[in-house]
Amino acid sequence: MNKTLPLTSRSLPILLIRAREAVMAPIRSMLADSGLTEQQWRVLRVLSEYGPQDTTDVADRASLLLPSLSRILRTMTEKGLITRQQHDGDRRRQILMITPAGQAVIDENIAEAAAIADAIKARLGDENYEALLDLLDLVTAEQKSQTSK
Amino acid sequence: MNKTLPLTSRSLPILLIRAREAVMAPIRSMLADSGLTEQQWRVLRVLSEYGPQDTTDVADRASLLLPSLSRILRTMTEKGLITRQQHDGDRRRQILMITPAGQAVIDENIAEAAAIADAIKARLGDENYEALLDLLDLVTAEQKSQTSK
DNA sequence: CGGAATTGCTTAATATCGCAAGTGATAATA
DNA sequence: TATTATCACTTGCGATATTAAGCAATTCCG
Repeated sequence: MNKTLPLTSRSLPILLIRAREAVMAPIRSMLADSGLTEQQWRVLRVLSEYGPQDTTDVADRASLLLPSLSRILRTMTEKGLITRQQHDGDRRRQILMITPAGQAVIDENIAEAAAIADAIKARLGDENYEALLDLLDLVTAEQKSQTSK
Repeated sequence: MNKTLPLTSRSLPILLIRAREAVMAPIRSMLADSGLTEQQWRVLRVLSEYGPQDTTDVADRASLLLPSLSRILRTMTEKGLITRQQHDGDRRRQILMITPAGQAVIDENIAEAAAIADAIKARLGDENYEALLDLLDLVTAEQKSQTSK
């Protein structure tokens, strides 16, 4: 009954922040050379991986809130990284697609990005790495099923 | 030699974001009732857990960058949640400490916060939960040792 | 001792986050 | 078919993130 919080050193939210920070540091420094933010990079990757899709799909896949994404897309459109089209049947919706310039940015960074990912994987060990991904999925999935009414 | 990126659905940075988002949602809604942001909550917890300490220590322990923390502290001082004192020997430094009002905010929320943490732990299972914390530590530690030259 | 780093923190600038509200368009339904 | 939801964004706002400067206090060293 006497509730106590876990020490901050064993707090899941804090450890998630730290891990993310650690993982992103080299990626951010890579992207800085291309003038990209990590969010813009995520949008490019999602568009490249899943092809043309609407804003809501991109938001889900890149884990961005629609209001944030809305502004990010404006910037990326100005930079010529993506294009937007009205959806045929539904004028509320717009279809996003990556431009050749956008794909070029991915191509420029893909080798280094893959190397960074491999390095982390190597440091953790393949088993640990996969286990971590699965556990993170589990956290998200469980939480989702609770939230989704 | 032909480098490819992992699918975004198996990308560590993206899964970290999603997990964090899932874990924080209920915590944020709890804190909103007390008029706190999650960062302010982290600062309070660190001050409560480690006692009076300087700004840099708080930044490290709460995983906040100094520029961000600088503003957060100003707000928290205005709210009466913390106090600041000049360090005795080093006038560049200031010592932060939690006020009774700040501690009261922690006390008000501690039960619910612990319950939220327990719920996540229960959903994952104790073993998975501990394994996840350990793996996250590993990510951070390994990355640190790489960065710390 | 005294100028050159370094340290501890703040300010500035730009971008994103998270919530709430607004807008136009489409779907649902009485 | 005239509402009444919903949906797909977009805008506004307050707060934080990240990088780069700036400043004052300390420490290093020649």
